Amino acid sequence: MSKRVRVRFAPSPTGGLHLGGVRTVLYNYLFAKKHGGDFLVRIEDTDQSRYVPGAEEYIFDTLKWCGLEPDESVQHGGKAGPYRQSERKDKYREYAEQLVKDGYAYYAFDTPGELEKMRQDLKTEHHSSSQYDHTIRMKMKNSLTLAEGETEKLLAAGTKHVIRIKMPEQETVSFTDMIRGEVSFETSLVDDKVLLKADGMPTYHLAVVVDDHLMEISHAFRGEEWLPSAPVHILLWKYLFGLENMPQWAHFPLILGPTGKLSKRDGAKYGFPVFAMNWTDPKTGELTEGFKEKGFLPEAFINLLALLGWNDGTEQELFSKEELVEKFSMERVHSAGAKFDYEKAKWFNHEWIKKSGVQGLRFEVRSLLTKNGITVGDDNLLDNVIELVKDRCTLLPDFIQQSSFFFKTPETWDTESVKPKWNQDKKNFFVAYAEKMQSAGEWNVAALESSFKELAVEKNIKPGELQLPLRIMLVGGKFGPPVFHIAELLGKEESVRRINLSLPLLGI
RNA sequence: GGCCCGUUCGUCUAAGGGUUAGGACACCACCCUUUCACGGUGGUGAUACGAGUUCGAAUCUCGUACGGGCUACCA
Repeated sequence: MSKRVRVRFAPSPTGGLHLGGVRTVLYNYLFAKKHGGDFLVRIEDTDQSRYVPGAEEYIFDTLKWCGLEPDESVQHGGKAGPYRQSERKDKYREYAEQLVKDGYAYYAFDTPGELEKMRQDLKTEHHSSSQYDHTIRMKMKNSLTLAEGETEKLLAAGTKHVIRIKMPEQETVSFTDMIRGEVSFETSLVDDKVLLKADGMPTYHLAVVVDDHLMEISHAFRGEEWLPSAPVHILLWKYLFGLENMPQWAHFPLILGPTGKLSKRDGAKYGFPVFAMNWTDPKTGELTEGFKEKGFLPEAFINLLALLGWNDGTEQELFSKEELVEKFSMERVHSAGAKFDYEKAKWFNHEWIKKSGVQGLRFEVRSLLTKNGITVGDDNLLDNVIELVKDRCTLLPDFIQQSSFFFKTPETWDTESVKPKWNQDKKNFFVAYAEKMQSAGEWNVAALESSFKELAVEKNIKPGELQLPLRIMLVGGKFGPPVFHIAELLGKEESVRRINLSLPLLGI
């Protein structure tokens, strides 16, 4: 069994991609790369009523931002296409009919109204299940119950119908999940799932099996929410292509919000993003914020996602994509769901900002500042500023407050922080210090600091009491890196100018 | 309700029969710093419960409780 590793991410384009989705992509990608295999993306758009314009493009934009590009997809091409199920529509019917022919499925002509009635009746009977299963299928209108020749007649007349799988009455279906080990189900408890819908499109159950076969998928990974329908897929593999050709399965643990499976609502309610990037619902115009726009680095995003349900067994927590590819293993993926913790997510981002070199941050910081009306100029100053302030930035937008004042003279000064302790002596000090700066030969942190302290001693004022006023004059507020570092980068002219500009505002 | 999956500090997790049950986030204290952070040191804090197997169980088995998922002509 040395089949080439081929895995797939199979989203349905119905909206933004959330944390769980991206993590599924990530684990697929890591597994494929680790084993030198292929990672494909297949668009599962068999439900036309749920089609959302822009959603497919959004998925690819997200993968690109994350650096998890597929080897084969609608956008990347490949030999196993088309990669959009709606374009593969004609492939599915023959498999469904083959199943009918072999006695593993049947035609069903029940109308939605009849199904509804069946469910109502069963409910009032206070039976446990309201499923279309072996206990009731002989009471419904299908090719199992119709008189000889009746089915053919209906079919020939073009009657709306679906094809349902005929679940065995007494069988135990089991398979080995790479994460959970052996999992088994009693077929008598599973309903006769629809395989082919009345509109001729396959349901997920048929499509996933047929396409995984046609695309030669070796390992099928998906979220835990699919576990209950696995027996249907196992049976389909057995009937159609043989169990020996079936991919190996792994069902990933769910990513949980404060209450249950993480949802878009959780994000809005608790104030953290759940989508990878901003998503605007084309129908309602509602915007859901993304990690990207919130100020996360893709490296951090991937890192935090990888650790939500997996670890390498050591105490290492910071991994680059390359390290993840090297160290990832399905055996170390957890079976229990993981609750998402936004505080920890921010910690990852902070670590990655600190870890990142200036060149990796330059573009983002520049565009952020520009967007906020700051003219940045050449890379030289920008690079120095980034190097100086990045340790105090958790999210990218933190760079705005931490560095705007390097490029733009403050418009307002927080004089209230200084005024209560302000006096004539201090004012004299700054007049003198500005003059001293003006004539300074050396312009660096050490020189600035020592001349500041010397002058303070000379004027008999504690240097500590003068630092906050200096900061306010240069920065405008109580923030930013150490003052002398600020003055150094600001340069002589600008530093002196800001002192002279703000000094009168303090009065006396 | 039925079926399936799961259960170690508040959160993410390590420890696959023998450890004072380790680390990280968050929190608290102290140090550094008379901006705010970063950083450093220390601290609070967990094996859901009950049986069993075993000389020995967080680790294996069973039961209970709790949590989650699924139960559509949606994926």
